[in-house]
Amino acid sequence: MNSGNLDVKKKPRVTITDVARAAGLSVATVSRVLSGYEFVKESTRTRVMEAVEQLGYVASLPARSLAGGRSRTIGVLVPNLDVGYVGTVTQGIDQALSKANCDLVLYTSHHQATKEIYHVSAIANGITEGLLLVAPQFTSAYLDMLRDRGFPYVLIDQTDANNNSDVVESTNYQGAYEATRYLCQLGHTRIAFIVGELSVWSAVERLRGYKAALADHQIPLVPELILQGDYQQQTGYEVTKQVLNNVNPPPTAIFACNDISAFGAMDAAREHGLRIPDDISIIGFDDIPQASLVYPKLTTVRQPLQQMGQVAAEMLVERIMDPSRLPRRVTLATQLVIRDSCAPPQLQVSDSQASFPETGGSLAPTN
Amino acid sequence: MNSGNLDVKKKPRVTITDVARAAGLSVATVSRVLSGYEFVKESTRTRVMEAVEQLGYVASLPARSLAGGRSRTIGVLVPNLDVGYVGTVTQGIDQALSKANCDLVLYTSHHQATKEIYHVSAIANGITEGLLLVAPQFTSAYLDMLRDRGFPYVLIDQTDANNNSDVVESTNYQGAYEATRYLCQLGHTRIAFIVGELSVWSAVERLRGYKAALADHQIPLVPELILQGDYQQQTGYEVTKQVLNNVNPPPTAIFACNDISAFGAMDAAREHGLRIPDDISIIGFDDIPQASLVYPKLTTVRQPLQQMGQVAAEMLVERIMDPSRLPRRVTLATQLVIRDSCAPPQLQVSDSQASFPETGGSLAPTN
DNA sequence: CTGAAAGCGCTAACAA
DNA sequence: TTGTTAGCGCTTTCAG
Repeated sequence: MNSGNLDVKKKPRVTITDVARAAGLSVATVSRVLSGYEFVKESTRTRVMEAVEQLGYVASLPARSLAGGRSRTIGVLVPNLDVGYVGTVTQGIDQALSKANCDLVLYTSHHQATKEIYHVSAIANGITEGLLLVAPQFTSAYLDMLRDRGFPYVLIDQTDANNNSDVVESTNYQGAYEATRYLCQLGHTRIAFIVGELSVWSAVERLRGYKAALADHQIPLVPELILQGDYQQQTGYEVTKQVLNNVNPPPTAIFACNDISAFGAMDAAREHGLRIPDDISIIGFDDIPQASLVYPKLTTVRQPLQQMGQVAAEMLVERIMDPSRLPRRVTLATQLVIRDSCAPPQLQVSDSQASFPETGGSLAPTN
Repeated sequence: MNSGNLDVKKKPRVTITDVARAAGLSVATVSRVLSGYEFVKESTRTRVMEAVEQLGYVASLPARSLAGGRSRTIGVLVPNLDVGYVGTVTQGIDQALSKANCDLVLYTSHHQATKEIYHVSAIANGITEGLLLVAPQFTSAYLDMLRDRGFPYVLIDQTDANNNSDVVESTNYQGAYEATRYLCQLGHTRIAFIVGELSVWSAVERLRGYKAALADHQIPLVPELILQGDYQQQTGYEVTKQVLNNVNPPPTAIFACNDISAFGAMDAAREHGLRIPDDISIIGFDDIPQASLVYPKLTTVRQPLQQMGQVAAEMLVERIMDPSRLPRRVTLATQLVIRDSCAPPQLQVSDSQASFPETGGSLAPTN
């Protein structure tokens, strides 16, 4: 009623004092029942709840938080809001958090050091009870501060150099190794790798896995085939374009550090007139929802993204409850998901020093 | 230093009082320079900033908020965290908000009335200065409350029955009309429609557009071809399966209320042995990023999702700055995006009572 | 089991 | 231009 009201007068907020008055009790008692304190007479509890109900009282979070109560809100710092990796991890977080009856404040760093650092301290000084850091890049700037303050946090997809934080990660080295091995077993010898930002631990690990697999298959490491990406589709596109145009012989397979980069590589390959997987194989990492949607469906290394979010959120809640527990590191398994974007290479030879001579002319691609 | 510290002692927080003391000023003055108050001596300002810097002071949000200051945080209530529609809208919001130097608290209702209503009141009592409601379903339960409290909010993709709220939407009727017309023009006469939850205004509008286009093409409305969906892929799959199995003659085209449902329909059609678009045409609504990724690429009605988020966030910020401004309604244009999932229907006749005789007849598709 | 009262850290009058 | 002070709404000792 009176909904067409354009007045700017606000109704005054209902406070705990109002409830106390209505129930004929003190604010302290009301506060007790509201925070689930055990030793309150049942009849009192009822009286309070009725007043709350009747007045439509909802506690003020800032006030509660300032006074030292629980806010049931946790902060999540993500590099961006892309609809793949981050979205899926966040879904897992959301799920676990709502089970724990907590809300979620989302902050985006947009890959900028200043923003990331600023947000972390802002979060630690906000209503938030804890912090989930998703693939953060500049941890060294604030991890000590968080620990000194006793502020609970969990790292997702990133390590603490001091090994003194809760972290959730997946078997990055292993996953990258298997992906590369798969390509090798298919017969590829010129395998490009789009590497992620090396400030992210997982990127380093994946690079390591790639190198190890090549070594184990006696395939020499070619520096020109290591492409610097940044997890973005556009960059994946550009570096692929570049390698296809400038490196000879070109790679017959590309292993991208994440699916998004792989999509960029697919675009570039196609634009270069290459068929996937006939002319070039492409493999990704993450298995974001889009991976099985693209054409051809992307072969990739699955990271249990959602589960990572869930586990991290659970760990955080546990740490909030018991700040003295020792830091844990949970490593979840990756898994190679074979779909349609990889195939054995076409016969082809490099122009000079070809280590695999090829009867019938050096450079003619077998079409 | 001292990073291996496992003690639970927390360093005490640096407060505005510490800064005041360090700078040899009063807290009021410090507060003034921190909130950008104009009339402060330059030298004073400098002194404060140095102290802040030196002590690493960061304001406490709860305290500031409680005392009536700005929190620069706005709440966003979304139905879920799916990686399509919501993600894209949220990206737009995030972008506009970070321009306005605001943070974002995300709440998910998971389509549950209780959660939605609860969250709204929680948000209105939290650190948040305003609220963005993305496709909310149970507005009648709290819109009046928000207005009475003078709490700023903007509706995205939903209307206020009382026409007394800021809202951002797109031309749903028009978009649905064009999609349906496109199908009609292709020669389809049995066009199924997967309708969304009718508690969402846009769903009603789209249904209206669908009906109008059919009527304008003298195609009778067949109730069995109106399928009740809920924006989820699974449901889209199920209702499509159902209609394909049980309705005779089956539809030759399906218009889904959103892309996600369309994906479900594609799955079902394929499982039914139908080729897309040869045997059945499918069209979606939204144009989420995945739409151009699936195979075949989905023809759909584009909603400027990101822009909707942006505009809404901007409107909200404006309203926060000037609570007395009159409510506005911004309607952005949709656009039919033709890709690969639609084609003229195959020749086919219904087994009995076929209302459309075939030979040399009127409705034979132009192929 | 319940009440009184002291802050939590900050902003915003009101003085000076 | 700056300082003093009274709360904001809640939790939490400390007494009953």
